[in-house]
Amino acid sequence: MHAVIAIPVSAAAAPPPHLRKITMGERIYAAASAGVAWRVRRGAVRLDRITSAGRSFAGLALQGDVIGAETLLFGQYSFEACAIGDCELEPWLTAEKAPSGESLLQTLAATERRAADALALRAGEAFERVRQLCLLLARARDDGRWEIAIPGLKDMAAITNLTEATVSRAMSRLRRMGMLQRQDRRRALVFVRPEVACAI
Amino acid sequence: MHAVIAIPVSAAAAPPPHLRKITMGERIYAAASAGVAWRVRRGAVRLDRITSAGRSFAGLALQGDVIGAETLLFGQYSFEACAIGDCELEPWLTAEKAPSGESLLQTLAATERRAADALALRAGEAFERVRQLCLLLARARDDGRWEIAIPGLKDMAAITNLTEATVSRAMSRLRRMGMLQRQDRRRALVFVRPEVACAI
DNA sequence: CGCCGCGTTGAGCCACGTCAACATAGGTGG
DNA sequence: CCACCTATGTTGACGTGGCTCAACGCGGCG
Repeated sequence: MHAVIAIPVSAAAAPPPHLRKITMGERIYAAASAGVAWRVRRGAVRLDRITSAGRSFAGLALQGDVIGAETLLFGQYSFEACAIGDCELEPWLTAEKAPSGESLLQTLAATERRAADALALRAGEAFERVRQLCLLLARARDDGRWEIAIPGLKDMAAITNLTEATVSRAMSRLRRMGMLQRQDRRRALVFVRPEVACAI
Repeated sequence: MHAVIAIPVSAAAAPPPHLRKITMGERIYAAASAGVAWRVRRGAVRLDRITSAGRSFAGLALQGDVIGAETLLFGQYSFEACAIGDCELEPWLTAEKAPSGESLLQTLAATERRAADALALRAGEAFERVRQLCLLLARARDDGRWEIAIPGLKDMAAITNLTEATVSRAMSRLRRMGMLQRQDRRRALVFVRPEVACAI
């Protein structure tokens, strides 16, 4: 697992690997660890978000896709990557980390995080999905409270992969529990009580 | 709904808008139409993939996220975008479409497509989800048949948000139906009969 | 050999989908 | 202003698809 021989830091950081072959089931990199970005030449990779609650599926990468691009920005991986099939990986954009692409890199990282959020909204119990969606849509106001503009039930149902009836029931329960306080009916602003909402 | 006054095409196409305010429920752009990329300054946006079977949720964009970046590459939007809340949009990367960012743009577009694929794997009936996952993992071989390296049930269950038992039942059914032919047991190569698989 | 991880299959049950009835708001036309 | 219509949200009753739990077969490994 660990390096057998002690290598000077400069030497260890210098030689970027040029091709990696991974066997099915093997972990490619761990979340929050350092490394380079990779392009998947062959195989399939599963990305997972690691939280205190455990790991949850956060993305899929197939042939041609790039994984770990966020490391070029943050210096560490946001997700964990595991090979779902035998893989060949090649380093991606190691040297020519063009400063003109900074904005694009940020956008790429944000897109992947948002995709992971959306995936998470389709796992777990119905009530929890709707609750998480509300928290995702909430914004802090000037007075310190949070508010959300509730979308239509159709949209919430499509996002969470539930039915409108189930979403409506979950919203009613959130209101009964005091997490949501209706401000005005229909496409209205609704308050989120932080002390309740923050107990994620 | 329609333009009240007829505007010359050159005039209509010339001035890139500098800020767009969208009201909840309004469509921002249609799939396969032309336009610019946008950054969401405020609000929430729902992305949908438009297929012959209808529209299906394909992504979420919140404050700070970029939508429609693929139009810089392909000249048209891949998804449809609708405002889930009142939005403010500003054009993104219209002028300085740096050629050095070409690779990054392609990666960004691919990432969004893959995220939409992953989301689709968590909607619909269990059997169909597993079937679509198999098709996604399948690769064409030299002899014209398709093959897939089946991941573990744990992985397939995590991706589709089903249980191992349900995935196993779906895989058995695929085998009984002749779509999959087991090549060798356990982490094995399995053949996909194209004539069956292509009847998506 | 015993053990463990993985896949498979059955039985029962429950969370959610389905269907329906109704309430309310908004829009439109008179 | 009201009458009417439609879209949307709410809630109840009921059925079911998939989860839970469990047993079992199989292969790999110490």
